[in-house]
Amino acid sequence: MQNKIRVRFAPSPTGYLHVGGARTALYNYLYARKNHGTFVLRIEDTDQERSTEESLKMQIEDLKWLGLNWDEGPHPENLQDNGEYGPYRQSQRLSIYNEYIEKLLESGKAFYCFMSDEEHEELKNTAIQAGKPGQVNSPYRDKSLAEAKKRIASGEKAVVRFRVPDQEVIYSINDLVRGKVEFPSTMVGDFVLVRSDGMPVYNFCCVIDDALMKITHVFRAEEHLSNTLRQLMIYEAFNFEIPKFAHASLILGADKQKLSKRHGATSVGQYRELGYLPQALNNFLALLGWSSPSGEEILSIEQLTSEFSIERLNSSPAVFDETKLKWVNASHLRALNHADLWQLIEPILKIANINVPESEAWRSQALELFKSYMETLNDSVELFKPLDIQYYEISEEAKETLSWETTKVVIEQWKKLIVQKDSEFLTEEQFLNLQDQVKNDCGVKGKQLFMPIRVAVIGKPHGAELKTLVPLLKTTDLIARANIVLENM
RNA sequence: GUCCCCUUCGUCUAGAGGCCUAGGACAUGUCCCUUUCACGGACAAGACACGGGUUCGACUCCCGUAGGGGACGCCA
Repeated sequence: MQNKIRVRFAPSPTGYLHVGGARTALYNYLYARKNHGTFVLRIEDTDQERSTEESLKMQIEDLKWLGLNWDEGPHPENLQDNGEYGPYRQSQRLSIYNEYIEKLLESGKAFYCFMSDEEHEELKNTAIQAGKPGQVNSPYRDKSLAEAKKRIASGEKAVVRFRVPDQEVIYSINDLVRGKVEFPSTMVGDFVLVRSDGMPVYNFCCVIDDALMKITHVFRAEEHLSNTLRQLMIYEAFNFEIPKFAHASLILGADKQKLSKRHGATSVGQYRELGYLPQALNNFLALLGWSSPSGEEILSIEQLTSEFSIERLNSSPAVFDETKLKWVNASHLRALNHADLWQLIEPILKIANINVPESEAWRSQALELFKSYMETLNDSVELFKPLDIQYYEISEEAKETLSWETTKVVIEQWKKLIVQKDSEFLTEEQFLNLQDQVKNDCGVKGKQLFMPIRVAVIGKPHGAELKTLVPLLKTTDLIARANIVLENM
């Protein structure tokens, strides 16, 4: 049997979870599930300055919300390590890294470097001015290890750098998305492995961890493509088996620049707050760089899982189009059953302080009516608001309707006929009859008839069908609303 | 500047040398449904960046050019 497929998502807890990160996590998740592999969550928190516990928690919450459950990594509830290859937080793997650094130092593949930032800068500039690539090799690359250790023992600060090959060597990978990609070793200079404070950097930790955690496939974004060279050098230095790489295209803003905060909402949390469904966000993100063989665009996570394949990953960058996201979201929203949909909407209405009847039948009827108007969960606020009498108001667009000659009689008659009813709610049939009666009594039909009634019901001349809408409102409410309109005429 | 990646309708994409008069989806427009609006349905408009090869034949392969993006950190 082949080695079991193991993939990982390795976010850095330096902020919220980005939609780009979410897509990377999704691809990893889908590939693992599709192939019955293991999905590992690893926390890359070697940048102690910027990493925060709060970001970690936020990102974990976002991943949970998206349903991208991991098999190994920090436990989703208590964040304790869960799995055989821990610790899963790089900040807790220092002793492991030190062991490997020591090997590199001993074998001369890495060295202590005492160069100052200024010296480094100067070497870089002279190289560029000479028309050479701006990569520099350290003047300390051939100094003796014993001597360096002596200097450090006496209190001097040093970084550890990797000693890149003296001659140009071509490193190459067979990227699962891009095919063969070659990197000349001269693309990089002697790069830092360990900071002067003793904490190793991303490129090093990433390789050690992927190797030790037996990662077989690395799905990540294209911005990491050029990091791959440094990583290949480290893999080679330890004779580690190299995983398969799949560099997905970047997600861009409308201006074709890499998606960033100035493009608006870019975090998973923001979309959640905007009223998007996790299944919709997953669906939309999957389609940014991947397509279903069936050509279908609205797909559940189960469909995504069964249809996912690397071959259908696209190598060119994709613009994040919020309009399409809305459509995907609306489609998923409409596919929800009323009980589930209500559960999602209820807290939103509560926060907006909108009160509606408790009855399940009432709710189901209201959702049936409003579902086709909703693109996001938050749209429910504007939809349900008019049903709560305390928010009833006459809109600007109702002005024209109210200016018609016949409007007043229509509304007066409408009110009069409701007053005669003694039931709490009107049935659809009762409403239809009542509307007919208004038509006959006033001799008014068409727009002149139902627009005034609609204004008397929801304050606007446009909106959902009256015969479904009216039975959702108490007759006492209907009368109160009619009174408000009449007072305002 | 150097290196790497990318280039099909406005946007997401299909396309593995003849199935391409380039297909679908979002958005747009028109019409139908509807006593309004939304949903739904129909139709329309809309793209192979450019130039050279290779080939009987190129959206597909190769080379250039242009444009875009990424990397060149003691960030990831």
